[in-house]
Amino acid sequence: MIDVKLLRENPAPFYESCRKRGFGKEELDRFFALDTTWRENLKKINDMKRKKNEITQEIAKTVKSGGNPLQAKAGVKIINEGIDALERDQAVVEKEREDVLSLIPNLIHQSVREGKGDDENKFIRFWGEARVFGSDMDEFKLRTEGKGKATTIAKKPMSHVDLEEKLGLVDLERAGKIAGARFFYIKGRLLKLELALINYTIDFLADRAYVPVEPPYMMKYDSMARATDIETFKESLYKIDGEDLYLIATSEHPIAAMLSDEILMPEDLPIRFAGLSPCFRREAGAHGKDTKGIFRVHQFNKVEQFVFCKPEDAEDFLEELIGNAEAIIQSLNLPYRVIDFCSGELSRLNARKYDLEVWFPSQGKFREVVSASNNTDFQARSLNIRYRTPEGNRFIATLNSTALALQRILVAIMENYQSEDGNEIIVPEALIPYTGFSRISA
RNA sequence: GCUGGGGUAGCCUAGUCUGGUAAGGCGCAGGUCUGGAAAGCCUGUGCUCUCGUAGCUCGGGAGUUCGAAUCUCUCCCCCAGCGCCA
Repeated sequence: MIDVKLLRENPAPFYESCRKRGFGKEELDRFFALDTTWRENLKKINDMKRKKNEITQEIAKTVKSGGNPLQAKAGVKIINEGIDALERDQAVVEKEREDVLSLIPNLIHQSVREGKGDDENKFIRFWGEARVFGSDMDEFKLRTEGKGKATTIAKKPMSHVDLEEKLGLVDLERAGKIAGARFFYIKGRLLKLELALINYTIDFLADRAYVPVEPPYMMKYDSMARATDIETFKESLYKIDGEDLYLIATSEHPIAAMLSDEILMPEDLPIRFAGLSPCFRREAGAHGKDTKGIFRVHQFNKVEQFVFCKPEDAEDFLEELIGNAEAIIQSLNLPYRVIDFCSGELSRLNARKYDLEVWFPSQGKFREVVSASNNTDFQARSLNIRYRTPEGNRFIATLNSTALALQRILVAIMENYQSEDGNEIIVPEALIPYTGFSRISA
């Protein structure tokens, strides 16, 4: 939620921010109209309540001194009727006002480039050495602005779908039989590799003061709505039948909501978490995209970084988060690029967002494996998470970033680490202490 | 799931039976004092706004009443015991 007081005092930046996002100014105009009505009604209601409180006090005195306040009681009843009527109006106005308010996106960070589509995202840097098939070289150069390092390969590696089938590591067909499309069984050493990745990443973050946490996998509507963007929420979540519970789409949400309605001590900040959980997503808008394999699925595991900090430290922590994610991907020796999202591509909560995209040689593309967001105090305001300062309680800032999206990284490893003949997968060196083996073959 | 006990401000606690508009302590901030500090003393310390002799606030919501922390209903959560259980 945005800061209503700030919006009233200084609307220009909000109009500017909405314009850059491609978000209509009508919503802002509508908010101001509703807000004015709402405040006028509030004043009327408060005035009537004050009158009522005064009379009620007098009744108390009259009763104490043995009198009979019949007339005063009748007066209060009339005022109550007036209050009821106004409050009924106000409830309608208030609901509409809040609905509009919830649609207004966060103020974007001033460094964010103005743009519409993903072509306008800002390329930041490339790391590693990619294996690029000849005809994919143009795409590679375009996406790295000529700064990417690559070796040309004569033959594309097998797609992860073919490879995992050949090596018996994933059973998609039977998962389809019992659960439908976009589900999987992961088997054998591929599961061991996943567990190794989890342990490796949790250790990595724990060493950097991130507290490992496994959150609830389900949340109540209210907490979910406060932790996320209500619009995305409807499309992407699974609901438990007959219960007020939704399966989480990322551990970001239960971790963010963990401190809701709390007031933190400044000396406790920053608070860092490394969350581990499965993520459940309906992928409703993704028909036809990545239909095979385990790249885009309804259920996947993820290690997530989450930070609660003072608003003035938020940008530094965004760098810390993307830095951690890069260090992890670098230690796996996967070539990647980092992009800084343009204004039109940010979610409603984001002030700023980086993505980290790994090169997938069989797809001939960079694909997202990490998303690091600075939500400033927007998410914390909806969740009512504050910290104490001598000048009063202030909303904190929240940031989140993927540390490791397990299924996608398994795909990235399968594509970047398969032997030339496609008969085995080499285990990245950093993981061998965790797997206890160095190769996966049929 | 059952029975009982609970949920009051950043924290701790009184008030609930018997309805009259949240008392006190700790912590924190400011003041006083001091060479400086501690202690003591004074003031402030839930939220909102149009800053008032204002409105709201006792886990959430609804109800009864002129008036609800207090009575009624309902939901959520915590603790203890019992039951069930990987």
